[in-house]
Amino acid sequence: MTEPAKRGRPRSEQVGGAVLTAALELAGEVGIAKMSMDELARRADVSKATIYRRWSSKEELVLDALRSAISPIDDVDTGSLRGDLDRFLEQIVARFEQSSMNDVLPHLIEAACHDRSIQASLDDWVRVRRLPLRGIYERAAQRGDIDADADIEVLIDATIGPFVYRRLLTRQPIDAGFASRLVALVAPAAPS
Amino acid sequence: MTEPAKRGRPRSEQVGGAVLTAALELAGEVGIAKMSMDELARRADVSKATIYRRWSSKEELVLDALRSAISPIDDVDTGSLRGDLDRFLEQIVARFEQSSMNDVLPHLIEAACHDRSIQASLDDWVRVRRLPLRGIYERAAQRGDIDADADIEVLIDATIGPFVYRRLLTRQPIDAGFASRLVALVAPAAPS
Amino acid sequence: MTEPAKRGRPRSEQVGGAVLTAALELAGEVGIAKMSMDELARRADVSKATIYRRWSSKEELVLDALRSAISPIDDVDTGSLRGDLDRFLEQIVARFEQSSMNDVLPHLIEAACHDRSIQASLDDWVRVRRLPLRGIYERAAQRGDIDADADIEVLIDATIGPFVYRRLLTRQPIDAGFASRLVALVAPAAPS
Amino acid sequence: MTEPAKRGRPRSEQVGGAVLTAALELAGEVGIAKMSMDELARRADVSKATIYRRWSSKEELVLDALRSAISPIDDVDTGSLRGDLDRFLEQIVARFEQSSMNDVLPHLIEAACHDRSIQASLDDWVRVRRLPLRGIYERAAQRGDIDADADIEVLIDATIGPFVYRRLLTRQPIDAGFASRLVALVAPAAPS
DNA sequence: AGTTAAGCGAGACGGTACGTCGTGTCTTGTG
DNA sequence: CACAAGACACGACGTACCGTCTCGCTTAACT
Repeated sequence: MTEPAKRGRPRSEQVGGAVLTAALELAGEVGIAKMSMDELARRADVSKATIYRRWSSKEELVLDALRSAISPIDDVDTGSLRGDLDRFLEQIVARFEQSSMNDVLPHLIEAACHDRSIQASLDDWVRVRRLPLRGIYERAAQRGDIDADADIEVLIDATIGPFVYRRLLTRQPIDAGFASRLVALVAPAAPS
Repeated sequence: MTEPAKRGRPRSEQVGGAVLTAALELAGEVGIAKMSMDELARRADVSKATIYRRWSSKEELVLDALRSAISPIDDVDTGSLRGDLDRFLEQIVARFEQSSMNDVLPHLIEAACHDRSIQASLDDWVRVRRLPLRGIYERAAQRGDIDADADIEVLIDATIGPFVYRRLLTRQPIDAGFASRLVALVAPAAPS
Repeated sequence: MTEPAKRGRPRSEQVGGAVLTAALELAGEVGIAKMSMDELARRADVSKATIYRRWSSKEELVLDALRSAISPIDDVDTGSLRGDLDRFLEQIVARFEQSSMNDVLPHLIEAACHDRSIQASLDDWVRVRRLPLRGIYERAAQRGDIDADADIEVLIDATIGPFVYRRLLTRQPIDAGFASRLVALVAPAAPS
Repeated sequence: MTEPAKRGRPRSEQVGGAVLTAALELAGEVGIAKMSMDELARRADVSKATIYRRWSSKEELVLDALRSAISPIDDVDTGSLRGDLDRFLEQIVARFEQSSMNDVLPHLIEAACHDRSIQASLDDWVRVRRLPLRGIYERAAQRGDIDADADIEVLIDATIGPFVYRRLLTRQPIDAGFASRLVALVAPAAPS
């Protein structure tokens, strides 16, 4: 057994969830910056000491709340670049439409500027979204749907970038219509 | 006379600039939220009272600092979409390379989530970058360089989005090479 | 059987002593107020729960620790006031020289100000020292070594008080020399 | 001028007094150990930061409150040991009867065990009481009221010790009667 | 030239939240 | 059952920051 032989009272299973839930709720109401740990503890019906026993700082906590909202994106080969992209972006749109994650992404980005571990977590989030897309474009290159010597990294940037841009800066709607118009740009060669 | 007959010692001209500069520098280093007014006063070699005499709150100050850092992008008709885009992106790259505003961007986005006036300032920043680009694509549409019924807003998103994405999330380099590869995607029909 | 039919694991006999010893040691080092129950448990190599199973509070425990440190003073009639006092003060000096109780005395006094049961324990300590001395002076009065109508309580105060004073406030040495010089004052009538 | 050229807003004169007063009041009610700095700040209508700006710790504060309560004891030569002692002890009794200082003496003693600066302050308190007494006994030795080679330090201990003992340990009344009975012991040779 | 109103640096102040620590209770697994 | 380990609720600690305030000094414009 590699188990470290659990001793002492085990950590309550309810605490984790209660705190993360309350954190998302409270952060949504007053903003992450103005979220008070005392108020958070009160809402989650938990003591501050218990919170700090599990998370070393407010940022760590928020980070964890966010991590819990990251769901992977699956990559299925539909046989065509167009189909693959449609499928992928459909999922991206769904992720952006559910608000839980997105309100905190800005904060996560901000925190990552000065905290290596948060930066690592953010990199995870980025990778989860880039990876399947790389697969899609590699298959497309093999098929001949796109130039064999196209810069796939730039293609990926051009595909995801506009979503991030809309979410963070223009706050324009991110929906199926936007996705399809974007696909028309990136994969213009509609099969006849 | 609209002047209210100024009396007493006039406000120092250096104070305003020193504070705004220090604010940008400090906000870039530690973030808007963690920027302390005491530290700011120390850096700008100014007293806190003097700061609050001019700006009613930290938010107001940050807002003003940001406004001062936004430099306009000029739009000159080069006669071709390709040329216009090259020219425009060259300036965008330059803006991203010079750190003043960009270091604060992550913090600005976060702050905008919960502060309307900062959001307005952020919108300004966005508008300054979108406006000339809209002109470029409208001219291109008139010329016939792009489809007349193309969705220009989406084109703009697809042009600027990748830069923002690289800056905030992937931290990959933003340079002339990236810009040119991106142009190849958005304006693929290079006129022979 | 008056025993309530003990079931389960019997209480370890070592625990009680270990805790009381550690309590005296720790209280002597950092004071009763700053003595932490966690640290105490660590020193005594005992769990906090075990401590609280036996003592209802920190105060109760300290109280008990103190009680265990009070050793009685025996009173033997040597036939003369001078002899009795010499004998008595010899023991007092010995008690003050051994550190166990004395390091805690300052803390005990402080705690007694606001805790009735600690006050009671302190009264015990005081009584143990006063009682034999009262016997000594009563015998001396019967013998005629001192005035028959002398105020014995004040005599006792005058005998013990200086020791306490040196211990707590002046930190001057408490030894046989001090004791003998004191006796010369209180029982000046050296038998010819 | 050796003055350090006062700059900035001067410290409020009311704060010091308000805090010290509230501290003595609160300490008297719940005890020094259980005196909460938050509550103290509330009572004195002062912010916690202001308190900690002036006193580095709770002990320093209490110490200062005590120091403010130490009033010197004047030593006037009445011409006889008996008269000098009566006069001196009258003042001692008065000091012990006014509660301000005495409720805190126990805590002061306790704190002095682990804090050099508090110990120094306690030494001051002790010196203020010993010094005039030493003068009294030296004059008495010169007059011949007491043995020329008597140990004056021990005499002082025997004079003050009983007061301290009563105050801290027996809690018996400290009044003129006690003082006079004590004088009868220490200065028994009443001049006819 | 003297007065006056405002700007300014310094720093004290009332609040509010922080992250830590200590007490006494509790909940596990092991003897 | 007792016990070790340690999580937990509660509450105080001492610190940091914000926005306000009060000083003494400086700087022009107005008398």
